[in-house]
Amino acid sequence: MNTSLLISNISKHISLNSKQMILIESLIEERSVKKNNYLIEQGSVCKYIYFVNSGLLRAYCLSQNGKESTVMFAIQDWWVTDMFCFLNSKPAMIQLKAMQDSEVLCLSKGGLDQIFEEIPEFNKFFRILMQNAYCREQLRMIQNLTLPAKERYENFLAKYPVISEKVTLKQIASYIGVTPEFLSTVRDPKKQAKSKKS
Amino acid sequence: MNTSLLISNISKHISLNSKQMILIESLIEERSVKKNNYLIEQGSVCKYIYFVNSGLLRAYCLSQNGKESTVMFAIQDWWVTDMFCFLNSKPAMIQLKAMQDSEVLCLSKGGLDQIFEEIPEFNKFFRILMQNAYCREQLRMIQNLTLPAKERYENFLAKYPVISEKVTLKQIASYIGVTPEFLSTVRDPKKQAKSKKS
DNA sequence: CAAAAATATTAAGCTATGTTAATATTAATT
DNA sequence: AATTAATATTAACATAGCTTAATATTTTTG
Repeated sequence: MNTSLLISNISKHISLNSKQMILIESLIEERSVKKNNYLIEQGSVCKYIYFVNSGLLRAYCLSQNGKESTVMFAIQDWWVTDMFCFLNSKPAMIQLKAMQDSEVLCLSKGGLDQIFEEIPEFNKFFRILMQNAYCREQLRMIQNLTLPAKERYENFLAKYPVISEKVTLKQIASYIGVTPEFLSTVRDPKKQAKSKKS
Repeated sequence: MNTSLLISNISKHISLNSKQMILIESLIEERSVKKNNYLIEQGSVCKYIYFVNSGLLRAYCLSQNGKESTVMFAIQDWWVTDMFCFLNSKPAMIQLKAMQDSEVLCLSKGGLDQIFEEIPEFNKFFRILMQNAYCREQLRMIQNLTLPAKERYENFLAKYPVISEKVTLKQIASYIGVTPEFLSTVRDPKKQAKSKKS
């Protein structure tokens, strides 16, 4: 099991001794997801939080009319789940789908609780993770309330350059909250130097 | 200094001994804000996180064109600040204004850091605070992306009944991201049984 | 490599929401 | 209580963004 990236991710904020690393590793499962397969499906209980070792995931909400709204993307070194439903063991509100073949590490709610109990400093790590997530989401909210679509798009490109070159325009549109047709008309054609490599 | 509400707020998630309580109290300042006065002003460094003992605060972002976007309201028992700027000691992106005469407890960044050091369990408390804030903001984001203004308004009334009866329609409009004129035309007139008491 | 599928572009017409401005109502101030 | 200021309502007109659909382009698949 490849936990080196995970350990270094955690070690950015707290220091772990080898016993603690071993505990964490014992509670984690490795999983591969093929492109277009799901890690979380709307309606089924959200049991895991995922750490991305490689690949690309997209979390999105599916409305009754079939419209998709992207909640977040996740690439290497990111944590992702339907946080509310994971923490409360509820049916997921989102789909989490692999956009490319991906490798993830899975941690269950019970596993996380056990880590909190046995490694109290992990609360600090998770606090920082949640602080960052909250601040990110709040900034996004402000921008959605104050900026027109074109600027939201440009901000997205500037903030997530790596993700931008891996996802489709349609998916960016659904993240910033407009239709792909509309985004296509407003974005500056000069900036379309996109040649996708997968 | 009235810290009873604060202590019970913290004690919902972690248990504090009296030494710890005294430490926290030593790092906190009490402050009264008169209606229409500011606790945070856009551009000046955001030094404190506030816990509301009484009253009503509103955090909002002011655009260059003078448009206001409400980031959050805060009533008794809530924590509020410009989280990103507070955590990073940056100039605030928001204004935090008292909508009624209010009593708050102020905790500086240095004070918070000291609490984290001396009461490691406080990381757990703050983790939970951040988890809740993140989940709330994410749900708001999803609703903004998927629901029309009228439903966003009704969800606001349902989710924040106490706040709803204390703030103006204009302020709710700026929270859900529409103009007050438009909200006025779309909301169901039956539901306007609002008789404000301050 | 060709065919099929997905994505992106373009355009016409439509709708939700914004703007401005005038009036009515409610709350704050003297 | 009267005056002033803020908020809410209403309406006419303007616009950002949506819908549908047709076409072009790129990517995926057999």
